[in-house]
Amino acid sequence: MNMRRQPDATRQRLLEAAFAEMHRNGFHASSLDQILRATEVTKGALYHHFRNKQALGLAVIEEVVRPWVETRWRPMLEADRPLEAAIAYVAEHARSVDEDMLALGCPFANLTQELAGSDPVFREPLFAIFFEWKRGIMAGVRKSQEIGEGRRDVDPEDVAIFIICAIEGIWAMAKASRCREHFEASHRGLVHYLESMRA
Amino acid sequence: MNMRRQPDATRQRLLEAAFAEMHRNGFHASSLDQILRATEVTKGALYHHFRNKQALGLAVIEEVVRPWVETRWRPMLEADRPLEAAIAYVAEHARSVDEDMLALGCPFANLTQELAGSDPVFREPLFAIFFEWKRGIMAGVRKSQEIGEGRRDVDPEDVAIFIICAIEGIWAMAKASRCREHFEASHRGLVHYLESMRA
DNA sequence: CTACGTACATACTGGTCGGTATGTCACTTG
DNA sequence: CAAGTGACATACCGACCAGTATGTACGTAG
Repeated sequence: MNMRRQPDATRQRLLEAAFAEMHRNGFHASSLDQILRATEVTKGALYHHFRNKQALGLAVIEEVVRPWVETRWRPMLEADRPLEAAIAYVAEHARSVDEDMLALGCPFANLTQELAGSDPVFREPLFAIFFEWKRGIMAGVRKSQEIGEGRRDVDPEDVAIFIICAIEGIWAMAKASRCREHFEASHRGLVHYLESMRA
Repeated sequence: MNMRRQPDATRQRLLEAAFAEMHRNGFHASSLDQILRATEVTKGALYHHFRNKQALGLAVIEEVVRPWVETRWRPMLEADRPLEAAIAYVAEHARSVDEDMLALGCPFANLTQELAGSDPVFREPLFAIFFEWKRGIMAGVRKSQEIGEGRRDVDPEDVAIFIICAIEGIWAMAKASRCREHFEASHRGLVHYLESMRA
């Protein structure tokens, strides 16, 4: 019955289970007891690795959500033609998201919605994720403008912010409609917008 | 100390206080006791008017959130030139929202995010609000196409869904950045998109 | 004037949750 | 090999919360 002592592995298991719980139920509705049941870790172990529930939540945001978001936009930034890459990615994305994900929504959007509005402690790291994302897209927009792919009469920051809002809004509305056709329709709308960014 | 017996007024006060609480904290984090404290109504009265917390939440959605959403898009549908009206409205909207609202976010988006994903009982009325809204915008798009104001090579449904997603995403991201400049930038992005819909 | 249903008011319950106090055992270090 | 510390394990606590049981007073129909 006694797990070998593997502090890093234990911590990682807690992080992943907490992420799954928070993705499904949000932060406040996530129960530490449920996370402990899922991981077969005890409360003593949890409170050894994390000061309290908030610290666990922050660690999930920093160490799980942040990389998760970054892996989504990083490839586009590194593409030769960022705009075309983005258009292709969005078109593909509508189809590649599975039913579970469609029901659960974007982890970043969920946590932002729940926590960023009221709790400054959570807002800071969530804003950091947003800010990095924005910076990434802005760099992509500028690059596409420089290579003559994208039109030059738009402000890269406005475009970047709007794209992020659109993506997060698409995720959010998918929860209400829970309907693939709506999800794909909203992606077509975004593709349409991106195409209007061509030079 | 004894309030006159005004069942309709009592019910209405509960609805409004519950809406405020749910707007601030979400549904699950809203405490009935807190709502009772705010309204100076007792628990017996609350449970006289509403079967349980869920019924109160549903009533708030049906009787407060739904009209709130509808009053936002209805005027544009009835305008002579819906597209121009929408552009003007969005441009104005970025400035007219006050700090509190910016921090709290859109009530409809908040509740959708929290409840629609997991609870079918809540998803249905929330989806209904989304669906009516979509229908309204679609009618506006069609009208603008018919009068030669809007371009005809776009699917009204795709456009309507995308606009809603963009608006809800703008609200959601405002929580993370809590910064007027970002909020206005995202509105500029939406205006830009709407302008690309001109014939 | 009475009877009864609506509209409340008060006190309480069972359950869950985050957090803590305390104990134990493995493993390193001197 | 003894002492100390990191890594857990168990039992428990107080707070809070949705919901209920029970009681009461107003208002109106008959």
